[in-house]
Amino acid sequence: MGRGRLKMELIANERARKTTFQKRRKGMMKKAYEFSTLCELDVCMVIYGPKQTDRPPELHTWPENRDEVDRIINKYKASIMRKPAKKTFDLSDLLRDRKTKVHVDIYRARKEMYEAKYPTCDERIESFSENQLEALLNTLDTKLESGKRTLLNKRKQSAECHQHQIHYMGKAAPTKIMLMGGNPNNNITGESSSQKQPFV
Amino acid sequence: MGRGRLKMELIANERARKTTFQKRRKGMMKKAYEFSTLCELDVCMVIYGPKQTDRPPELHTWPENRDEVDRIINKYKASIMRKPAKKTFDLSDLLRDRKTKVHVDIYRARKEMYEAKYPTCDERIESFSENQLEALLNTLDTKLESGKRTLLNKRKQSAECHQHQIHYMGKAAPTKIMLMGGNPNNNITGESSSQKQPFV
DNA sequence: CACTATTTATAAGC
DNA sequence: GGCTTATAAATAGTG
Repeated sequence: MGRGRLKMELIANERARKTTFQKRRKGMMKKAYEFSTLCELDVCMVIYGPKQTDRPPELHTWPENRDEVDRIINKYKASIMRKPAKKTFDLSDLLRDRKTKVHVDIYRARKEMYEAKYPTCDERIESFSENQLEALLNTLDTKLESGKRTLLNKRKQSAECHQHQIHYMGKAAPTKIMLMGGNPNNNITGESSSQKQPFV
Repeated sequence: MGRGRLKMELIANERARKTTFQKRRKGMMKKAYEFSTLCELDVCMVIYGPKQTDRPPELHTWPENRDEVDRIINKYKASIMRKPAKKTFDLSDLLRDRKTKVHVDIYRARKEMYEAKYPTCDERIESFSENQLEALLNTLDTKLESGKRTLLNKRKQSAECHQHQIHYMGKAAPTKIMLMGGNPNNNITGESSSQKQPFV
């Protein structure tokens, strides 16, 4: 758009690039707003601005409300957990029926999983300091991602081996997390227990 | 755009709405592509199609590659951990200097945190079944989200109380996760140990 | 679904 | 950096 056609490649001139970034970012935001409004959709967008030498690239989101972004991202994560990654290899049509059955099994297992109540974390976590919490959460985040990757790999492997039978347990065994190490008494405000929030 | 101006509200006519959805979705995707290409950006977009009576709304993403989407989402999560939510209340200007100092402290703590090496999970997790893994991951996901909320609340509280001093430990205490309960021998393929992947 | 009439977005220019 | 303008794109309504 505009006075000239633009080659679809990185804009060399840094100044022009930054200008285009600003203009198009505004455009994207507006489009996202209109889109989600007109069609009543859950839409979210995460944009990292051009790389800067000194600072990390600026973060922009739509909606601006990060809680809303988080909500949609969680929904997304739940969705992909539901569907394994697209398989690039072809499964024999002969296996289709069986495959379908497996998907039903997975659905059931999933349902039970969601219905299951998981035990609450030790309340001592309430008294953790900010930095301890942050460290813990980052650890969990990392482990979580790796775990998901492992899970997808397992699925892929089992599919590749044409072993489409899944023995899922009637009830998912409750998982318990224990937090070890770290001094739970290193509290910032010294009053976190006054405004307890359930950790789970 | 188009022959008439469109009121910025949910399009009542369902057929028209679906048409608009298709058209604009295409447009959004193109814009996202152009945007990220021209400015060399990390951009990702998650779109849930119009609510359907029978099925869950269809998921669309940009980029289509879900791994890429996940990468950007992880980057986003890391970013918001770095910045507490915007405070809607005003902090006294008199506190500005102190506030700055606190931010520096937080930055340092963060750095240490990232540099710290966390212990690896028990390898037995490798032998978990798909459903066990999935249950575990969902548990972690839930706890993680709640934990983040707790963390943000703590920050907000400490800011509200104008208690801007943070005693962060020289070294973040390493966090260890123990998995309890569940039978780790319920393995699908019975050969997961042959293709080990580090869980962390 | 293809086709415009129009509205928008935006590349350059200032 | 922001304002203007010419032009390319997107798309609402139509057949």
